[in-house]
Amino acid sequence: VPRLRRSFFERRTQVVARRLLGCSLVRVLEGKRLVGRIVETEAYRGARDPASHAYRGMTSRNALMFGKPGRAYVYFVYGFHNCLNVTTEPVGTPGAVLIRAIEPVEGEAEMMKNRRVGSGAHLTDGPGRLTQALRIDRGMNGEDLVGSGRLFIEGGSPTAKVASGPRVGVSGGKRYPWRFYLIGNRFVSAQRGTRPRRIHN
DNA sequence: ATAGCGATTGACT
DNA sequence: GTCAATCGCTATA
Repeated sequence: VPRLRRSFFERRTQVVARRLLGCSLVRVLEGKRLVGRIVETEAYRGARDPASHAYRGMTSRNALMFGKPGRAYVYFVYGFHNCLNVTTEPVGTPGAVLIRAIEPVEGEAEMMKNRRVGSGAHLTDGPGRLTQALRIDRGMNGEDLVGSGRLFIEGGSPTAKVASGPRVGVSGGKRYPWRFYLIGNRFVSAQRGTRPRRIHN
């Protein structure tokens, strides 16, 4: 399966978020492939999106969101967790897609070692959990997924039913239905009160 | 220089 | 269901 190219990411952020569902996130660690199917994403945009890191313009942290599409934007939250984003939109237009959950496809045993949990949904059903399972941290901030040998994304399996709804854990921008997930997939992060606002395909 | 708080998680009642 | 953990970014002074 071919890797996603720059043009895939150089589009409207919501489109990229939707189209990433079903694609394979690949992490190469010590020669081994750890692979997860992307089952939940969220789109974050620019000056019009109060939930976005880019809402108040460029800063040292969010500068990658304004740059080339198809790079990893990894940030650290709550003093504990790393979150993996993929940058989107043409250069100069801020945007990124947060990968919120994956379904293990390859290297599940390695993921369990990295997380020190057994197999089961909690292995990779949240943004902080999947980065731990794949050993992704701020050291990979800026990694170019189009050319990297250790982190990239491959094209998708057929898309199941998709829902979208409000993003999780944000205080502003609640009215935007920019969270996308595969309906019924057990690796989608469970969140109280989140109901699908739209059903696609 | 420093207060405030976050795109979360895991432990515990 | 509630809550503490813990660090660095951002804003304000």
